[in-house]
Amino acid sequence: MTATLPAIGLDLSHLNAAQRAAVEFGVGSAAMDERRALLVIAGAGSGKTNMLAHRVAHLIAHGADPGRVLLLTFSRRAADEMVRRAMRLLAKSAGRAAPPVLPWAGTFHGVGARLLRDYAQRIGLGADFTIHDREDSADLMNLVRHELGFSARDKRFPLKGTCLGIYSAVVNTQADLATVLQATYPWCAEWADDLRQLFRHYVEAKQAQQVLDYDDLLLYWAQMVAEPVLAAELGERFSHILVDEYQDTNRLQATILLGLSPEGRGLTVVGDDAQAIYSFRGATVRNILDFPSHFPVPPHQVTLDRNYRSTQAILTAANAVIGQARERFTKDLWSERTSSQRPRIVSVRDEADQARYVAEQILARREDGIRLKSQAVLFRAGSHSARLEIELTRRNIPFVKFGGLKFLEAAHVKDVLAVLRWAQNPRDRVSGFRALQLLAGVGPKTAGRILDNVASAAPGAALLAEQPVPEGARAAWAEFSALVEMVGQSGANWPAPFEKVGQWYIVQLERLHEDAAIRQGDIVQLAQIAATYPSRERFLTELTLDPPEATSDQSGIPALDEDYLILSTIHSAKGQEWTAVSILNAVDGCIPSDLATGSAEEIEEERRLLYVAMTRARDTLDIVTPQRFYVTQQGGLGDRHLYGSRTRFIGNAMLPCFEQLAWPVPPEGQRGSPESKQAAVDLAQRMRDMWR
DNA sequence: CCATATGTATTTTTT
DNA sequence: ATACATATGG
Repeated sequence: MTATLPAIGLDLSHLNAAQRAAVEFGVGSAAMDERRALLVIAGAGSGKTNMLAHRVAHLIAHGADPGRVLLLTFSRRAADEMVRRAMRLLAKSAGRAAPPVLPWAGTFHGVGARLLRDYAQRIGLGADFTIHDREDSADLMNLVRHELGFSARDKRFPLKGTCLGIYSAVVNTQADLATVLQATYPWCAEWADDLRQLFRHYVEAKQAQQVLDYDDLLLYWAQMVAEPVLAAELGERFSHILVDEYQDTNRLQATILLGLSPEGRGLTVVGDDAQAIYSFRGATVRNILDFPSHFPVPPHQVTLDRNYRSTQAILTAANAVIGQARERFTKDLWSERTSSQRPRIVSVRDEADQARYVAEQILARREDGIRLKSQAVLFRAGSHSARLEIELTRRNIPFVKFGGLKFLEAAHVKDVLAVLRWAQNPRDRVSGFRALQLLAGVGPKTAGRILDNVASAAPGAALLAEQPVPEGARAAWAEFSALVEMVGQSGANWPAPFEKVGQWYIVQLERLHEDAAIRQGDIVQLAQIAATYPSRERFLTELTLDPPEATSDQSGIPALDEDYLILSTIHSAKGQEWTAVSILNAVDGCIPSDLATGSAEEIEEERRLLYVAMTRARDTLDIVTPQRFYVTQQGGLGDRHLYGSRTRFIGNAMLPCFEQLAWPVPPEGQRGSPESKQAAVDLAQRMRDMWR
């Protein structure tokens, strides 16, 4: 018996049965369904985003309060896209002229930051806390590491980044330090006691300075839902919780969800275990696999395995790759989109040829009417595209690069942000330490002394101007302290304070860096970004949680109406699709990365990474395998070439799924042998032997 | 105490 | 190529 939908209902007729089941589950149905969770296993390209957007819109159309819908996605961009689609659906359906927005849509970290600001007073946090990005956190860890004297051990103590990595892994996986050390950092196991001490002091330092790191945003949130009173309050706040990309959440995030909705009421999670690629960040595919076992009443489960994105030829190849996975729970994808064109494996001589081949193909496809924006080049690590970027620039092909982002990591950008952060939160030692040393004549010692004085002074006491600085720095200090006071006080007239800091910094730039002119361009760009935020606090918070995700050859991202090619790490390509996709360096050592071949689990994740890359393609997929590639400065004297072979994830048995070719096509005289591919392999072998 | 030079180890993916 | 630690000169 089918219930008639009310007049406000959405048009769901173009969804398939499984999508529709997921959209409608628990809405106006049996009472039990309203109480249990929904788990959607959604294969790549199965219309997952569309389904989620429909579900959000459907819930609202049936009376859910948009202010009580919590939508958790993997990136800010994904959240915006989802909200945009849901709102458009609502607007199209009858009855609502101006659909409301969804205030609680964003990443776990972003939502956590907002909740913590709301509850700051009640959980012993200052409302003005600053948020440290990974590098700031590592710097603070380093400060503590030095204070404790660990840097001067006779045997080398782990570096700051490693220490933070261990700390973060413990927090996010909710495992013992010993377990984490054994599993992920075996070479640091001997330092277990020192590390524990270091982490204790690190936590104390953060609290004294009113600073939170990324992990704290989740950790404090998780602690809040562990308190019955707060948990009830928070749980009440949201009637529906929808989580995207659940396969890439970690245990801490699962804990938060269970705390918010212990029985699974109103909870929807969507994911695909075949696309789990973030275990290095503490994510565990067990979250999605074990999801059903967490609830008294098992969740309803829906599987979406019809792919609307790719041709069957591409899916067949991708299924073959993921079919070799050791452990796997979703079914093969299928599509009705047929094509005679198989994905290609292209053998090229080296990275230079790889760049030339890809550039040539891109231009050829554009001649066929495929816009640059519908084409993407994907790679394992940010640096793998360097050669291609040069080639693209040479040929005047505009591009935007996602992932491996550099903008916020540039020293000069960090300098400016440090000044702003320190002005907002004078107790923030990492920012202050950096900002103070920008002054000529101020080094670590002077900076440290000033920070000590500030920390021990009563809050609000304006005493910066009187701080002791060396004689030579007097005049500069007067100017700088006035600037900081001004920025610290003026909350209202943003972005004027930024302008002041920028002007001040550009003067320092001349002294600090040779290439001041280039760096100045970035500061101007940062000013433009700053102007788009309503306040200093929002600017600083949101910039660390949601940094600009793309860089391009020109400074600034091309205007939206321009056509440009997409370059992206595979990780950053998650959830996206293009008509034509090229995958670079599909050779052992790059995919899988040499650095990730330690354990079987790591290898499996690299396999899924290739699967994710392949399933981004709609019509055309080129997998490029350079026979040799260049490694800079490895192991001593100069650079050298390494000889790669096709990635282990595409075994000989799978080759029928692909069309193989070599590029450039050998001259006429040397062609014609049916064994030409074989010849290329033999040649590579000979080259290898040269170095034996 | 600050700035600069030298030597050594490291090199993925990201909220 | 870059970051980090240590050594030396001003």
